[in-house]
Amino acid sequence: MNGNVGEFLKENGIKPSFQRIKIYEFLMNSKEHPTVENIYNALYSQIPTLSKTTVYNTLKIFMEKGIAMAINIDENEVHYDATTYLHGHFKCQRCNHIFDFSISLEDVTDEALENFEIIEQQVFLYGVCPSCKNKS
Amino acid sequence: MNGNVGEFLKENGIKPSFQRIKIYEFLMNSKEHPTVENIYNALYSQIPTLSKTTVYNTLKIFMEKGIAMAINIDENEVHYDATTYLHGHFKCQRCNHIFDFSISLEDVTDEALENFEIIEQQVFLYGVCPSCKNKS
DNA sequence: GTATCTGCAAAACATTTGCAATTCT
DNA sequence: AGAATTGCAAATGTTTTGCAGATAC
Repeated sequence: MNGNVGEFLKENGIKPSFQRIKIYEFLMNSKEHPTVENIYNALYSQIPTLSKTTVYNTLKIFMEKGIAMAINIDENEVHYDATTYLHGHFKCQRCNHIFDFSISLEDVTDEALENFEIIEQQVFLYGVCPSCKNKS
Repeated sequence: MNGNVGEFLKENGIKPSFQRIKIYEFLMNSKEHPTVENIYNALYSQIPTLSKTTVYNTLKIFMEKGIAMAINIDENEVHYDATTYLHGHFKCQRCNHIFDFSISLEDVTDEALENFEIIEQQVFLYGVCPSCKNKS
């Protein structure tokens, strides 16, 4: 999906409006797991009429269609991610950066869960990242 | 810690007020991972003057002293747990029940994290529990 | 021309804060 | 009395909702 975001949205049943394309492009290219606030601030200069309501609405649609996911790693705000395949998130409690790491489904399931139908999984780790450890 | 909750709070550096004892007892005995609302509603009949502010304050102290933890599995409200050793949480998307399951630290860490200092970990699974699966 | 999409303003809701009253020792 | 605790009322901050205007097909 490196070419046309509009096409990608269509393929996923989403009408590719200007706002939706811009929001998806930003989310896709961001490695920062942006919040609604982050997305709004980043796009405001390009789209001066943008409202946060539209950002909220759009992210909701993306999630319903399975092309984005919410990351509830933060107490206050929800972060969003265009990468929907299984991976873990590490949040540094000093610099607040969120790092991705890989993980497999077998890692997080237990035999006690064999009769449970698992639809989604989230693995969050909290601590201090290497860069912040070196500073102390 | 089956005997005296007041003693347990003292051992953890918390002055055992009536409200604090009642809140900890409720949290400890609950397997439902209650929210602030749940705790408040459950104790209101016993402690008619109780305020939610006190519940918030008390849970904050419990977390600071390491005898309770927040579970951010829900989009809306924070759930609390008196069990602070590592375990995962499964949330049924139909009945909203939260189930515990066991997990080990090696399960959730990746070699890419070897230079990260891990202080806390949360593993959340979402899906359908066996009881709800049978009903469908 | 009708559906959908957008965005403002207000509402909703969980949580936090300021401060005065209460309690405990 | 003095220090900590409690709880009301108001503030805060994120997210949702209602609805009117704009846009797209």
